[in-house]
Amino acid sequence: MNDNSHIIKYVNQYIELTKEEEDYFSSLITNKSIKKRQYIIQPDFVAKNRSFVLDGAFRGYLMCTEGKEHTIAIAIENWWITDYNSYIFQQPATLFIEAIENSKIAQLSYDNEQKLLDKFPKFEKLFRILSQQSLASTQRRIMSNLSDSAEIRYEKFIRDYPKVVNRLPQYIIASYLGFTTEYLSKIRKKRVEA
Amino acid sequence: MNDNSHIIKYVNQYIELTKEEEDYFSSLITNKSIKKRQYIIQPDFVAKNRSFVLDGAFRGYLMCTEGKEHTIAIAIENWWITDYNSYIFQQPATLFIEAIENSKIAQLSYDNEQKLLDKFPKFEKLFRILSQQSLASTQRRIMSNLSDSAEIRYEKFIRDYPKVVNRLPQYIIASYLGFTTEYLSKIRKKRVEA
DNA sequence: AAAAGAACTTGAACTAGTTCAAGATTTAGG
DNA sequence: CCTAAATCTTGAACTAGTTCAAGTTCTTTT
Repeated sequence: MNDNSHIIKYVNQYIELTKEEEDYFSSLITNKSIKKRQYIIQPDFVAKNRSFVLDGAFRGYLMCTEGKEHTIAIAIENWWITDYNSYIFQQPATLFIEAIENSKIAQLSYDNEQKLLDKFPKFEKLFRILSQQSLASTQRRIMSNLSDSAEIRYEKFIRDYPKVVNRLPQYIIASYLGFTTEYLSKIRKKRVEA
Repeated sequence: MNDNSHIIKYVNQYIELTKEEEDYFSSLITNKSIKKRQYIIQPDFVAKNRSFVLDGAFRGYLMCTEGKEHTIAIAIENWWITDYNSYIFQQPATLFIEAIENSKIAQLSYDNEQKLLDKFPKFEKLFRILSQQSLASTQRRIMSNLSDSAEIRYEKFIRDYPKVVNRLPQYIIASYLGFTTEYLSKIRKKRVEA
């Protein structure tokens, strides 16, 4: 049965909801189970949803012309994930968004989000805060990419996301940090030796 | 006299304001003239304001330990600029934000923003939309940084910001794109020859 | 219009990180 | 428990982009 108490509790950290608001929000949410390696968003299709991870892990990646994968976003429990360029402007996606583990998500569709915002403008605040926080962390990521060496970016990643490091295969971490899996292998070897 | 019609018109593109809302918003905005090379935000001080560029150009940059500058953000007319990590969480800044030209800005302080949002929650929507759009473009920037060569990043920059290219000194463009001014010089030479 | 300061260019030597290829290890599924 | 698939490792050759240093050009100020 779909009891949305987990995501409702999460939302209540940002805005206090009345019972009516909770119920309406709940009615707009769709719960899904996603198997490992399954995609929830693919290039050329419009990202219809933003997804809140209840359990499991996802990544968003770009497949470049030479066939290399570049991980743009990762998400574990209590993170949202989507192709924002696609979702916000309702244009075709460029990212693949793939489950890295068997996962459970709560999805909010673009149309339902509009309904929600129209009916209860209080939710504007939720999405304002969420996107401001994402913006701040994305800006920190750009800073690190521009000014830190591969080794330091990896150190910071371990420090900032200790829970994520051991759950993700290393080729995903490497492609998130902007270098190759071979190079990360060398960095790790060096760390162990030191 | 401070006539805020320009920024008010800008805001009205996103949310329709009543006269009362316009006046209140207007009362919370401070207009300033900033000379070229003057700073509006410096590391270790909390970013008290977000600034809307009425006229001129700014950049936000990081000074790394080896003394190199990394441009994180640029802004011309009708763009907002601040150190978001500092502003949103009201913690010490890490960026310098510097006027690249003699400029005019309209500033909204963090405290005034809270007042504004409390009194007229309609403004939640404005800041939600603005930060979502910034988030989308920041995500595009990360994609390009991870998957494109220096040359292609420069081509895309020219294509996406044609008005900016000729206004900024090339060392700023290079540091925004993540390479050296010497290398950009070589890229430009190659383009002219081709 | 001279002088000083910013910004840009050029080339040669260098290095952080890539590429490729082959083997070793771990994980998942039936 | 066995097999196939996925992931990780290692080393040698390579390259995109850096560094440094010196000279040139453009801008600003007086």
